[in-house]
Amino acid sequence: MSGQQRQRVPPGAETPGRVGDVRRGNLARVLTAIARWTSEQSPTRAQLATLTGLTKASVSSLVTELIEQGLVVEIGQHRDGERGRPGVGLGLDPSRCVLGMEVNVDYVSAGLVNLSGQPINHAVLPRDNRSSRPEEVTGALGELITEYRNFATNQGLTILGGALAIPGLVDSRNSLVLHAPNLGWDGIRLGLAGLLPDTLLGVSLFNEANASAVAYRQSVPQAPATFLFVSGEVGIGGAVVIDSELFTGPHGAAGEIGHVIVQPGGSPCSCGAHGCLETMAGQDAIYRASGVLAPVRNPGQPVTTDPEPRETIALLHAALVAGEPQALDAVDRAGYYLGAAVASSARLLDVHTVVLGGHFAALGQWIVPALHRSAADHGPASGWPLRIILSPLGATAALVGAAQSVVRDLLEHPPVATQR
Amino acid sequence: MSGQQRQRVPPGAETPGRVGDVRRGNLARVLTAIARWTSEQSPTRAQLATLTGLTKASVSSLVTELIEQGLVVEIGQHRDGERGRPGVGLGLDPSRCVLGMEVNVDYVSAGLVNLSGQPINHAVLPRDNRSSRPEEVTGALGELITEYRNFATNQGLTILGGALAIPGLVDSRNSLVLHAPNLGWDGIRLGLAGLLPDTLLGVSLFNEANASAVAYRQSVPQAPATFLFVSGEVGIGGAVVIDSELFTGPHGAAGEIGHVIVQPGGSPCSCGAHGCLETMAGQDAIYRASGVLAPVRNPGQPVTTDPEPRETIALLHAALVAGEPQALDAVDRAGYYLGAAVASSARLLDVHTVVLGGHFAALGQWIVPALHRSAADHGPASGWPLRIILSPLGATAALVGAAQSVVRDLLEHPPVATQR
DNA sequence: ATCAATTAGTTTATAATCTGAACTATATGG
DNA sequence: CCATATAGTTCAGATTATAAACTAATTGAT
Repeated sequence: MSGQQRQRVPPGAETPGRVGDVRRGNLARVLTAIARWTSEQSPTRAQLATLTGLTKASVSSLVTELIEQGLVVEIGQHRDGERGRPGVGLGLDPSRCVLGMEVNVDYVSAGLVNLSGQPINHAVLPRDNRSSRPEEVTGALGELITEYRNFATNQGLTILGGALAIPGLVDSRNSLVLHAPNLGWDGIRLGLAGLLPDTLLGVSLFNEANASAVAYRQSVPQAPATFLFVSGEVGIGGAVVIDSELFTGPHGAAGEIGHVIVQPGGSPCSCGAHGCLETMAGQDAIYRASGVLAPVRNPGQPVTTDPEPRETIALLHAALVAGEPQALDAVDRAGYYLGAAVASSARLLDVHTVVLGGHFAALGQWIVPALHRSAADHGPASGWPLRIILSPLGATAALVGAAQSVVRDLLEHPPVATQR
Repeated sequence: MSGQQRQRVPPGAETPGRVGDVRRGNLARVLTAIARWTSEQSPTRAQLATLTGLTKASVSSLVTELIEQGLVVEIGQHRDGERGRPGVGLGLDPSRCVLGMEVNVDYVSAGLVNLSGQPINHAVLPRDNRSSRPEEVTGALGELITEYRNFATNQGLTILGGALAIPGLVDSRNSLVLHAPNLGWDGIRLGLAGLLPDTLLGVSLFNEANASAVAYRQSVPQAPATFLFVSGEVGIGGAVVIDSELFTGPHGAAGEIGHVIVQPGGSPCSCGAHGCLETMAGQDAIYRASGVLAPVRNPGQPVTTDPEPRETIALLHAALVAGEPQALDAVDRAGYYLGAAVASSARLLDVHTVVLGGHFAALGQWIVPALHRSAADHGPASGWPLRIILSPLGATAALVGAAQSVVRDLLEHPPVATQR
């Protein structure tokens, strides 16, 4: 037998470059060019040709395929008052969307995001997930999903896939929650496949801080391309965006700024280390230092009942507005340590901008002065313009960002039709 | 006029995917497959076909081109005692090489590295570069280069390009030294192009810690693919390697672990910040704490003459061997703070292995216990197997690594012959 | 109204490059 | 000396981008 099939690929081998890969790459180029188009008028084939460097002929062929796949639609004629034949505007199909979801400590949320990354709608469902088993939570999600599927059907929308953000370490590939201390989930495989059956993309899992960072980058027009995102939730989450790309590290756990050491040999953190940022600037630390919660309980001490999470935030906020010195001091102190961790991280990662999200964004006006003071103390004397920005996005950031991640992945890796 | 040239590409546009790109990619695939081949026997075309997933026909064609380019050579026949026609072994052309160089505080060094990444020879020339102007140093380099060019001519070697490592921040693209405090160079364009005229690749510039990390990864067989490299030179340099790839950050300055804050509001660092790792574990800090150098001079105090750098190291080493408590304490303390910074960085970057180079490697047996203690104090309680390794490479690491970087870039982006 | 000028988009021949099958080359072992 | 086996080459076929020619649609001047 002298037949020569494609070789059986041994483990660790690479995928070869075939001629067809060029098309896949160019499909993605055209698609992302359409997605990133900023001007008012939607782009024409000719404009895409100049932008991508491909010829008009190639763009025509590629666009035809994208239209057949239902990713792109023609949007009427172009008229700029110029001479010549008017072009046909092209845009991402507005009827395709992705369902974003978030499970956090005290709520579950969901919403639809279209291929342009814009949220269509969303809802937040208060729910205490701290003591819930995963199946209960996915059950609650299931109800939300049914609502959104009905909405989609009514509006003529097609849901291509889903995305779930959770506050913890995840293994996206395998829908595995590695470690979510605030939900009490550890090494849990979520049954996500069943949540959105019969969709092209299935359901992907994301870390909450990463998803929020993506949402910031995609939703805020003046967002920088490179920044460190710090999210104050129950813990302190973080994410690193470099050139609009998430840096998730070799195992997907990069950006965990909450466990940067700000006091070697300091107080014990819930993670087991000592002197982590979280012990100085975490929600609990701020609450207790500000007198909103009782100080740390010792084993022997009688247990006092703490207020509900939502109320606690309101209490702290009220104290700050009232100018109570203990609260102001607590936040100032947290900001100073946060600044040290941020300075360390920013220099280590070579990043010049920090975006504060979650509760840190809410504490903005009180925490930012300390942050700036700290950044000045802990940054190089010259040539270090550390910018500190507050994220304007609220609690829906994570679900929107998770969905946007899925959309972006689809646009960068469009399904290839011509494949036997 | 209806002619249709390739469109003029507007700024910010992408390069399109042409059919020819596939070949470029596959040339690189075959080349790196040859380079990474580990077994005794050199690979044959057939083996490369199975490994890369390409067909024998494609591999034949690609190998022919690589041989024409002088990157690959045939190395006699294969005989494994098996049946069938014996294959022809393929290897990287052993007569091609790259000249690696390093300028450090108290020496200049150079050496040749072949396409397999193996050093052919090297030499270190003691020289105090602290007070030298760049032209003087490049002059001294020029003399070394002449020697190596003669050597290459005599041995029938072709020098394809050069690589220079320096202890400081560089802009590789533009041969620009942004900030090298220990050499006193700031914003200096080195005239590197003239150093190796008429070479295919010219001369590239690298950061010393990055280059040393590359050398570790390429030269030590059991080296992990992902690690944080910490280099104790006059300052504390660092580098991040993820999946065998340098992570240099958006501006090329990532990995600067020397300026991670280990004591918020601590003593001032030469960089202008307060509480940097360098102030606690830098060479100077260790020397002064161990009593080998006089304590920090205050402005009014009379200046005492400190010994030469080389002697100081010897003094410290002697004190440690003699078991002098002050020296042991100083190193232990430095190790503890180093451990805190390393723990922070490792968690932020999601890295599980740390490699110590430069003086830290030399202090190994005295500093590692404190490092382990500190890592235990500052890492999560479970599931965090931080490995600490000492680099066995000496002062030639940086020049070798710089050259290896250039070689690797050549192998991953081989020049395409069929281009009009 | 008509036509030149201009721009958008399509058609078609050509070139690059990988694949797959057939073929040649060279070894081992009975 | 021949069956078997493996290495490597040759060549037709499939994809896909390019370049040039062509068709389509619009503006503005005559």
